[in-house]
Amino acid sequence: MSTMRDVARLAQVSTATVSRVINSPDSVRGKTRKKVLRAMKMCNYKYNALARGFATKKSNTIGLIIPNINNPVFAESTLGVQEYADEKQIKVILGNTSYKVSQEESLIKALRESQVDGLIITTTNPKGEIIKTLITEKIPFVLLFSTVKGGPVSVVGVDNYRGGYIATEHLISLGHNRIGMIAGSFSVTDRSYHRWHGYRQCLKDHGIPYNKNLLVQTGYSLSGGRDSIKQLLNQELSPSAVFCSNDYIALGAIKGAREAGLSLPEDLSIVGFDDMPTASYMVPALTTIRQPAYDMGKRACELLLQKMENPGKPEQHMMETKLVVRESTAAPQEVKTDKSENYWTSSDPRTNYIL
Amino acid sequence: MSTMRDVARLAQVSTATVSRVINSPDSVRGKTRKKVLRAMKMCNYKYNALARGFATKKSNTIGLIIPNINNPVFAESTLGVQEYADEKQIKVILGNTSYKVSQEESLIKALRESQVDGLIITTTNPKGEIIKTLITEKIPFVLLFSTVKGGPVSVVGVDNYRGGYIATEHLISLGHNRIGMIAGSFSVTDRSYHRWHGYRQCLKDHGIPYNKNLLVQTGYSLSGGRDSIKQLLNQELSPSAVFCSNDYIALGAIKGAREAGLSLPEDLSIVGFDDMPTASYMVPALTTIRQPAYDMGKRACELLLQKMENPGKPEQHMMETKLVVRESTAAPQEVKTDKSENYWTSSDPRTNYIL
DNA sequence: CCTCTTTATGTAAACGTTTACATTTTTTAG
DNA sequence: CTAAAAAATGTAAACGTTTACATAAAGAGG
Repeated sequence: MSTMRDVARLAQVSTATVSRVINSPDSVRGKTRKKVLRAMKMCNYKYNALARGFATKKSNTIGLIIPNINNPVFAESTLGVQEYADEKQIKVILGNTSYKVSQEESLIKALRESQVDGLIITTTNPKGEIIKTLITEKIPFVLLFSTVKGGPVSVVGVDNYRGGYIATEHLISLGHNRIGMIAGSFSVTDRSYHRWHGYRQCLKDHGIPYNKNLLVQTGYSLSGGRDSIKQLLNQELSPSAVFCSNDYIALGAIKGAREAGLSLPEDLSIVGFDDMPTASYMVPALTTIRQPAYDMGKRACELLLQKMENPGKPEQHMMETKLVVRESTAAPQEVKTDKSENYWTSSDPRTNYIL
Repeated sequence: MSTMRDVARLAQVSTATVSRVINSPDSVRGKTRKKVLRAMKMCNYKYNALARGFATKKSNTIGLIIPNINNPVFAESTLGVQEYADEKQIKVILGNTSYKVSQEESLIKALRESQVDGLIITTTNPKGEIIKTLITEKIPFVLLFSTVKGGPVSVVGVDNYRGGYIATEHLISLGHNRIGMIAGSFSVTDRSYHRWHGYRQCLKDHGIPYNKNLLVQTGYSLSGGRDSIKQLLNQELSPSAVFCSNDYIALGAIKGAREAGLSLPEDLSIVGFDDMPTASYMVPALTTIRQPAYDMGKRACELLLQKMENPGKPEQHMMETKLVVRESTAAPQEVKTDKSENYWTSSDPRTNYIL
């Protein structure tokens, strides 16, 4: 491999000039520029960005940390940051934590050693030491899908509380009053915790008593949703509607419900959260709370790059969340408006399925 | 930020010794090692992997190029390479081509400039110049999901021809004889081209005449599948079964078919290709040709690292493909063969659902 | 206690750029 | 045509490691 020195020698100029034709071509006379360009061709010169990074202390690389690339919503946000980064000639190193804090930690360490210029983190550990360290050491970073609203960190997120609230409200407006929730484990991430808060508050605001048996926490996986719905359905008073704290879980839940013999949305309404790309392709098409994952990724990247140039104040970008009604929700079969009637004594033949 | 020199000064040793306690601790006496370690703590030393990469000409980074991270099968394979790389302390830079050759080209260029130690490419351009260049310039790389079977390149793939064949054979064995195919555009990738070949040969081997109107090529997207199925269904003699060249397209096709008023699998059988993680969660659960995407990613990474150490001969790893029968395929309603019996007169209670 | 071997440490160049500063060349204008 | 200003180019140090080689220290055997 030839270096700048080789090119310089061949073109009979200094390495500085070669560097200049690469980085600021206008600052060198047309004649010499051509000479250099020709020499570069001749010795098949390949630019070494790593050496540049070393010299300038900028790697033009950022790290992107997500819990699980298999969750379509993270794939979508990843695409957002990627495409923006690409536009700006920034490379992105991807890391998967599998929702493990230790993994998140070691990834951040490795990425910092690699001298990434910044970090975009969909964290599993929002209050953790890790983040604090990043702050005190002044590493540019932004938290994606973050729940933190104030504070000294840059963030792009969504109001999860509100999302949970409007999801629940939708269900209530349809006439449901036994509304369950399948949440990703609160100990793993606090996104679903906030969504649960919204859910709970909405119930309260509508005079529906909260029943803790109607909440189940599970892993952020397809099978998590599938197992959990069965657990919910096995209760004596099973829910007529369930809010799942993400679409991926909802997909599992729908599968589980069908396996239990229910047909949706007649026997059970499901609302998800995310609006992943396939949500409208599901059967039934999923009613969900949309968060603009692609744009969020893009925004996060934009914010980060800007922050890298010019640290400035931390910025919080809270994106709009909105209810997308599709086919997975409907009015419950028997609306129990007045308290006199007992839901479970209903003679609906479908109750057979609930076992 | 403190450097090795700072540490060395503080510990009153040479930088070489500091380097040694990091890279081969056993080669330095316990006493000095401790001294150095203490000094590292004291000045909060952070290792600079970029400088190391510069000095050693190894970045400990590989590039992973895929067409579209949103396709779950690529996400899954990405996870495979990631986790293996992680184990070996290798960072992976991810690039999306959106199935554009030009993008693939520029990504490869950028990654090479960044001095990645190797490349894993799910290419959109299998015979292209790009690959040839990589060979002549001796860049370690492996092609993932590649169709090339022989030749001078390392590869992990699957026999796409055979996959297409067994998918079609399944449909034929069910009694179908008007079998369509929705293929990803042949000009974009040749994976679906090979699958189509298998499909076509299978038809031929079973005495079913090939009808070119039953093939539609489309984009590798959900909407591609959805639009294409409608096109197929609008024909005078529409197919009773369709082979989709991947699950992502199949998901779109199922949606389209439902929108056209069909119920699956009674009115139309669909078989996909990939077995993406959500395939068994779809409704109907997708019958498909499984390729072990995670393992393929892992294998590709393993192969690459090994190749990086020791170039050696190119290796071809062809993984097993297998038919996974689920719910999206069934016998056609009226069997077109001359056999006297008509399927749809069967008293199978399931037909109740077909409305 | 001395020599020989082994083990631990130090020295200094190298990796391929960038860049502040110095120097040369070109341009401008009188 | 010349001096001053402006533009182009050159010089050389710096970035933070690694590593071949040289040197010094420690251990072994007599």
